[in-house]
Amino acid sequence: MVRVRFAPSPTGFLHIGSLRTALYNFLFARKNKGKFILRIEDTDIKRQVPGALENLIIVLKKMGLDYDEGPFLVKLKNKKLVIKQKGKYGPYIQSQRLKIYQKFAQKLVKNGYAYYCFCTQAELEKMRQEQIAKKIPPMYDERCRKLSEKEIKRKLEEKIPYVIRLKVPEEGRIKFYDLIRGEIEFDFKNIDDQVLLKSDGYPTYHLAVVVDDYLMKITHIIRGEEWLPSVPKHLLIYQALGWQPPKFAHLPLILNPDRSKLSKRKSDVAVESYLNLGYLPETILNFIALLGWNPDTNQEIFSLDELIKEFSLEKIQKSGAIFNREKLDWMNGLYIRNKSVNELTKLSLPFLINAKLIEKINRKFKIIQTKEIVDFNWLKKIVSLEQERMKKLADLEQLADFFFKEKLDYSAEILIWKKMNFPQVKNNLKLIKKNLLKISKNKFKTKEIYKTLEKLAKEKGTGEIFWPFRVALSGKTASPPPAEIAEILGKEKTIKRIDEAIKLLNYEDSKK
RNA sequence: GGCCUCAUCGUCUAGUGGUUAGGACAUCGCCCUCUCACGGCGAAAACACCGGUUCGAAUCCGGUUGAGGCUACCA
Repeated sequence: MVRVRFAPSPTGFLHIGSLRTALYNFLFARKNKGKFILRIEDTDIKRQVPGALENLIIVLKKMGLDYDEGPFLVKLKNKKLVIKQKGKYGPYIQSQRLKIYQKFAQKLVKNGYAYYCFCTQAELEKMRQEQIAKKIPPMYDERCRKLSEKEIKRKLEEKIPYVIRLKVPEEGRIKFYDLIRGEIEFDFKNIDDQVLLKSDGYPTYHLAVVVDDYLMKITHIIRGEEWLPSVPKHLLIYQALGWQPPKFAHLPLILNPDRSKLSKRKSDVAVESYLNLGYLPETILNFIALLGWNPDTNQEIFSLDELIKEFSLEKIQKSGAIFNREKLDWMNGLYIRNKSVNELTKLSLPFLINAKLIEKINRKFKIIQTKEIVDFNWLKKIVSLEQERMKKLADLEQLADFFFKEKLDYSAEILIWKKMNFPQVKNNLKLIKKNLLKISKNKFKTKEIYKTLEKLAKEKGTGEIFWPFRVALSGKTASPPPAEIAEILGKEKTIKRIDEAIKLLNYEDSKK
């Protein structure tokens, strides 16, 4: 039975790279009808961030990566969120497992695979500086490894703070097989006597990960390539404890545009911020799945179910992949276009509200600037019009703000079509107005409007009519077709905006 | 510096000894068109380098170069 885990540290927001690791673990588990486990590696007290764990769980849920074991959130009657845990191998939060790690650390010491180290941080730092100055690789010089039983006993009795270090063999080599990279070999002489248990009683990653993966019966460790160099240490611990190690698969890194490891400094790495911009969860999953994996076909669009069906570790790439925002935008646009207008409108609502364009009032919506009350269907028309133009949900604000504005703010210049002049444009706007006025209010629909103006356009020229009309309605040089905007705006507001455009032209003319 | 990993268009990738080196994003051009977008058609664009092995190498081997990761009482 396949059992895999996603084991993040809750040090802030869920990182795009972590999300991909989670995804691959999830896919591998589901593909093989195994279990997917969430384990929290919070063994560094200094990096604790309040609320980070809750946030992590929420984002994972939004992304649809369900796990079979691990911590989850429960909403109490008083609406407070509490963390509970499911699964029989728990607790799944490492800070709640301290005694377990301490027990195994002591066992390693007792059996001669690890030792007490009483060096202070200052001593270690000094040693490191000297080594760097001498241009020798900075490594622990193992001075405490040579301590006599008596000395150790004395220091322990004196309550001198200590750490427990792994006793790495002086010589020899260690070989292991990685499912993605094949055989990898390390020389013990390059491996440091790693600290396993810190002086505060917390384990380091290296101890905790081995103990938990064993105790939680993990069969495959799928994690980032940055862990590759620490595999020998882990193997040594497995050996010392007499445990069978799981299989390893080290994923290629996701990279900044400059090819360094994807980082907060150089890129937007928080999954949440992509969600907040209106990238759809299915886009994000699809996109990062393809960052380092592909199924040998030209298919690029995958539902989560399709990903599960197609996924295999063998098809994972060995080299890192740059996180390419442009392709993400394209893919998100594609997903947006494939949504039903109804669903897309629902998804867009929070963005319109957040942009302070509308607010929700009971089952209807109030346009904040004009104080008009509109319904869902009216918003749906707007979304439908902008759907093919949206790359992400947050784009709607820029794209469609003119529907919600009391007064448009644009320069008269943009009303001008090609080589026309102000009087000509003004004249055409007057003609447009005159013709639109003939349409009755209840017939003021796209088709009718278009038909009416088409006649005018035949006489005056298409661009000469539709361009100024469109700009008058939208205040933009780029927008959807004007007849459709006019229908949504309604006859009254359409005429008003034409009047305002004429006024604007008059004003500009008078300045000259 | 040491150790480890990696190397096909700008980017993501297909390719596992014989291909006009394929696709997608981005770019550019054309069509559609009042604009933008969508859509359609097309163009430009890559096997890092040097040696082997082989009748034949993007593909196998070695080296060089380059890039990245790790080198903490962080994960």
